[in-house]
Amino acid sequence: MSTVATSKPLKKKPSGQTKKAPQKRSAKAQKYLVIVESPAKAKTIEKYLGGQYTVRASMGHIIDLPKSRMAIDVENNFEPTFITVRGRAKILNELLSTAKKSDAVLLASDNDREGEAIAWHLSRALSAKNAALPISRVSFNEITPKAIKEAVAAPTQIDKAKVDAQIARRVLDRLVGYSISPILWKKVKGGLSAGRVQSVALRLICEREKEIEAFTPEEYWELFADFKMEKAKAGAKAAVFTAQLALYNGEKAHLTNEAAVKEIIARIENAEFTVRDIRETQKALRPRPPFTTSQLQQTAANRLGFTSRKTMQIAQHLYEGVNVGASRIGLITYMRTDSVRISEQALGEVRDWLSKNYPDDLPAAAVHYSVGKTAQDAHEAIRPTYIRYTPDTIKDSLSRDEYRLYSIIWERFVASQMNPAKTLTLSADITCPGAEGEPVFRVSGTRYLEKGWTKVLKTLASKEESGKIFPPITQGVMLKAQKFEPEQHFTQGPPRYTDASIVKTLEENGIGRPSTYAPTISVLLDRYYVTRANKQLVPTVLGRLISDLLVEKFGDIVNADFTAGMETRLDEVEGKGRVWTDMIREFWTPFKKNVDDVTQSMESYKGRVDEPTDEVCEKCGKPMLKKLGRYGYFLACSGFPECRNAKSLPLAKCPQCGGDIVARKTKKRGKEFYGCSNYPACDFLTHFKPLPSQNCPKCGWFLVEKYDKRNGAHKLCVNPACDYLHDAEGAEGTV
DNA sequence: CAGTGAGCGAGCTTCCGCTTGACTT
Repeated sequence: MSTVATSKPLKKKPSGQTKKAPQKRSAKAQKYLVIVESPAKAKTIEKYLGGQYTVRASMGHIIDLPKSRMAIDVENNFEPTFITVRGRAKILNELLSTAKKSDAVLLASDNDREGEAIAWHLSRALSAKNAALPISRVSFNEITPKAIKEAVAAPTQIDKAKVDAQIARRVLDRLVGYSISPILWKKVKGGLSAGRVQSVALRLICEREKEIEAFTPEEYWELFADFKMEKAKAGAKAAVFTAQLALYNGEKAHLTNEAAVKEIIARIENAEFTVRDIRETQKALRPRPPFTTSQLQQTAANRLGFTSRKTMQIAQHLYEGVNVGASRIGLITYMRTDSVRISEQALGEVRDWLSKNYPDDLPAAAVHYSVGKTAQDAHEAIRPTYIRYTPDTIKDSLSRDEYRLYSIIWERFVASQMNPAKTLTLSADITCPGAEGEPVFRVSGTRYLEKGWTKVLKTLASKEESGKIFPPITQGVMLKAQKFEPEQHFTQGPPRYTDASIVKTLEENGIGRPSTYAPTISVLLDRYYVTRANKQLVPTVLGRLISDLLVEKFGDIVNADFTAGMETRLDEVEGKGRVWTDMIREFWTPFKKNVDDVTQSMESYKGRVDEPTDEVCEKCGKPMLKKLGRYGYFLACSGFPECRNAKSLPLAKCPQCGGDIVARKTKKRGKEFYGCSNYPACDFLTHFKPLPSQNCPKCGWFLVEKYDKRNGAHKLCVNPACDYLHDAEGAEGTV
């Protein structure tokens, strides 16, 4: 494998001119090298442009700041040192040698800030080798033959102001990250990190945890009543339905204890009820816009239980191409985008498809969704590339997860171009005229008048949308309460963040980009700042320490407003002639002083994240500490370094030999499992995570936590031969 | 789907944002 995009032998050589030397300009067609970012894109564009054009991919940034040092000369007007990124020299050299064989180069990296910088770096590298080579910039926001041909016909120059804005962004992030992280190494622990994006994400998660801890649940009750119509119409079945107490004493019912509920029941137990008024409301439900990256990750997390990382991996696969029958087809457009824009060509195709399949639900004109104000809009929304590949027609070519992800992308896009749905909601008040406090019960039902866009939903169809049925009652009908059903509840604290909600919050605050949402979550997990439990992001002791510390010392940076301020200044650099180094200096001067002050004055937190345990060292009798090492948490003797005893955290007792059950990772995929510490003498093993000190009342083996979509998190006996909580009962044993 | 298995600590790390493969057991 030596070339970037020509490794497939299938590709046909365009006939004629490719081998000829570029000497004779006049008669011969010019040969162009077009450079884009993604290899999949390169393939498509080469197909659209034909033989004069060779299209290659840069695979993102190939020139950047070195990883190993700051590389910004703060004394010398913040001069950055750019190098060829480690491992990317091969790509650059191939681009250089292809350029040599071309008459001109068209830089077609993405039409956004980062893309402009990629073009600029490439242009400098290419000119350094061949100053005479004509280089220009082309940009397009959608990969359609028309858009590509138009772009290539109208080349422009690199926008240096835009490049400056990117350099400012890059330098700022480097200064922040590489100044604060070393403070953490010095004062807390090696290998830690801080940054403009990750530290805000961590702060959000930690502050939410504090809210949860500060929350005191309050008791409240709901009262339901089963009503029966006293006189059903002749022949009709007497309908029984349930309504909920809505008003009491003329106000929204607010019952805080059982006594209050019983009091009401006593007053109305044998009373006559009547249907007072029935209200009708019609609502139009608009379809949602097609997916952006953030929306895709949120929906895939909520509907399919995917992590952001998993969503992106699968989406990448769908984008790069899947074997459908004999050919390889890129099934979706590019998956990293902040825009809901759709190419006219795709709108035409989907409207054509709808006119054949759902002619009644096709609006008179295509629907255009408004693109977010902060969106850089370099790519279209995420949509299927070919509407005719409905999820069902290609199901056999996809894995289960690919099929499900493709389904939600296809459904969301097609629905977005259909008519609104219309619903009718009926709501009735049921009163008890004589009773003290005049309790009012309410029942409602919703049904579709027109199903509109909901017709194409299968994977995305929601239960609520199927509607609740309104009972066959009319105004003035007399009712009898058959049964009262009070329900006790407690108010819930705010929920922990999940992949879906943290990505949503980051995006709403303009923090991070489509390409970084998933990696940001991963970095918090990698640093052991956060763990994932039942899809929730839970901060660790270490994470909370770091967050508190950063908020205290660098509160003006670990803050959503910091990024917002940065963006306005970058806009000034890009559009109002502001000099990027001035912007950076304004930030750096006070920041650097603070960094020095904190480095000077801050106390050390070393060892403070080691948690005491009840375990006793079997070698020297001292207590053991829970420490964080390179491979995660472990137990170490508090007598270190005199006593060097260390072992894995015991999670349970081995039911086979009485040894410790410890977490292990598979060599191949790093997947966690739980085995006996006496391996290989004892080969006990399970995939389910042991619950802390909980044993099965039936067989004495330990209990584990299992997560599945239907039941959520629930406990289970680890013994496969034991039936404790293995059936339906288990679903109720919420962990 | 099947089958899964080490050593760790005071070790030199880290940022954000573009983009895809991957030294070998």
